[in-house]
Amino acid sequence: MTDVADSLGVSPITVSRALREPAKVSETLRERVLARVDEMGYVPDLAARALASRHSGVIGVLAPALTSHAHLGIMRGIEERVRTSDLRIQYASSRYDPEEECRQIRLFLSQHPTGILLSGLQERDGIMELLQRAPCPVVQIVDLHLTQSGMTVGINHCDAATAAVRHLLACGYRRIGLIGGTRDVRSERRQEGYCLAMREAGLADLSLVASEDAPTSVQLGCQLLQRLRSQAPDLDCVFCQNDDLALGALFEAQRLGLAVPDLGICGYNDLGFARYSHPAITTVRVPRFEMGYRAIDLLIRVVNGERPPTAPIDLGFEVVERGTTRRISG
Amino acid sequence: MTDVADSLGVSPITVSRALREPAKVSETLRERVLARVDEMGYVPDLAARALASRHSGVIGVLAPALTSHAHLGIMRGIEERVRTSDLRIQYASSRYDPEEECRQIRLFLSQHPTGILLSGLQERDGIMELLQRAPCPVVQIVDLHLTQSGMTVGINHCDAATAAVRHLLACGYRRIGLIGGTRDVRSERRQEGYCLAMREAGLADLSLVASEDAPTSVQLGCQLLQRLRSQAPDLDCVFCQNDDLALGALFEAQRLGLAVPDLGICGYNDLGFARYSHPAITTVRVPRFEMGYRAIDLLIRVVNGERPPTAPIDLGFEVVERGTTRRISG
DNA sequence: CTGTTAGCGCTTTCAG
DNA sequence: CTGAAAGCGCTAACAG
Repeated sequence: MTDVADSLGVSPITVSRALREPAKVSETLRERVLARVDEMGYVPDLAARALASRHSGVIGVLAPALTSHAHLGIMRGIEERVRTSDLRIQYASSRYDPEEECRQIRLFLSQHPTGILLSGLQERDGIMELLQRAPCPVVQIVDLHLTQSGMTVGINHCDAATAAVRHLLACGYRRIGLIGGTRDVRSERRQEGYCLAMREAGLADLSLVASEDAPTSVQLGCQLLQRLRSQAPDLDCVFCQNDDLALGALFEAQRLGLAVPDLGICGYNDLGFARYSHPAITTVRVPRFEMGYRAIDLLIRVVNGERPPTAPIDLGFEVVERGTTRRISG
Repeated sequence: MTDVADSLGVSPITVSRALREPAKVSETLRERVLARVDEMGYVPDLAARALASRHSGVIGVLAPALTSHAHLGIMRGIEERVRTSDLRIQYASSRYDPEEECRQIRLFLSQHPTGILLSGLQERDGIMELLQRAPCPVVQIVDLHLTQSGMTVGINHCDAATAAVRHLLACGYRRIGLIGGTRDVRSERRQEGYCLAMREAGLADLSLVASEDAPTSVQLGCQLLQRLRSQAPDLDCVFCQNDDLALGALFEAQRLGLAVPDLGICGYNDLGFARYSHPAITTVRVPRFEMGYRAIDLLIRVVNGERPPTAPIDLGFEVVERGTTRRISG
């Protein structure tokens, strides 16, 4: 930078300003500076900038798993919103481990992040204080329930699951099973919602639940449908914690010669393929893209001085009725 | 850091060393330092560290799309390898735009990256010189063909496609169509491979190709099978640029009442679900996880002073025969 | 609109 | 094994 400044006979700060705050430098000078910058192939040093300005331009995003389908939708929203800003994202994964979560947040904090986005936090003790003292805005993508603090975006997964199961009950299913993969805050809440609706109907039964500590996948859906049928041979419907499980259950049902929707299948998330399978999968639409988009948007607004909202942002859900469940009869 | 040092009556450099190079500090002193660091809640400033040491601990990863299924597998490998190192990853997407690619590489370069990983580079002019002068190792995940430079990991997509289509021909299919989404270097090469095999068999026909500038998806697979059948009513097999397209084609075929594998369907990548659909999808296994893992591994080794390999690393592929294609008759 | 001064928090280099 | 001096490249704050 000094080289550029010297070669132009101006001071470094002018070059710095021409690059970052064009409005504060006269037009002619600015053009000369920018031209020379190009010519000399000068590349600003972001570490130095971060050190001097305590502002790295990096938003840290932490999620239990980066490579899950659930995170993929959120990530699309994040990338879309961040694209038109000059911020960069640094993703990290906690692999469902609260200790690791803590470590990663500390790591973010070491970098003067411009903002932090936490998805599905597990809240090991002490973590909230850490975040309270964070020198940057923090937004969480969460399950919305009573005890919220800070800025949050999300939906109420418990309500969503309850709504879905009530719908299945209205379709006439009675022995409704639940299958799921690795637990996190959100899937726990969905299970709660399922139990609630089943208890409400007087149909709760532990043998109707099967889960495995593994990422959800089509494969797992196949396996868990099998397991559920051996636990509960009179099973007449499966509520799946995710659409890929539902797809697996669908394939397995077809393989076993079970007629769908006599055996009902309901997914969760409304991933892209759910609408296009044969038959199409009944599911709960969750606005994952919007979650990512809104969360980053919120972060950017607050960084730019807007007043943070006081209430959690509820993005809502919708039960989408398709071919893997019977139509409501009455 | 100064606070920690003062409170212990040592110099800051000792604290710095205790943290980074434990071997260079006496054990008792090191322990006292680490204890005090914990106690005072000291968090190192990575920007300052990066500035002073010209080494940020960040590996930049650039891909055409971060949220594609193809990248997901690579990302899993990346995350797995990086997990046990103290490096962090910063992902960026070029959205298939060579200009953007260039911008993002510049952005990485501004950050004293420890390494750069480029997946499916498009090579706008000038980009190779930029990389040649990069002050850090650069690894590319690429389609392997003749003109390679620098460290590369990948497979030969053209060969893979050719092998797959030859297999389909051996199964007795003749009117084999191709469907695909947004083009990038790798999918172009697969198309080449397809054309090669079809020409070789004297069966090439432009009406057998359908693609759309959109991310591959189940939905797109449905649409493109329809389009292909209107372009070529006597179609007897589809080679799909990706497994999600294949899944879409499978669903669409079922919807239309077409018998599979009388209509053959072949995917690409061997995504997780391909083996578990009904029928299971014939596809080409591509070691995406290994690509990410090996690429980062290579980067880490070179950073640690190992000699870079001179030849590209070919991870190979495998045609996996399953239920959506007929068995080879002769 | 432009420049001067000072220093961000850490590490490198060179001495002890 | 520990320390002192110097500076990484940039920007904030203030002055002109």
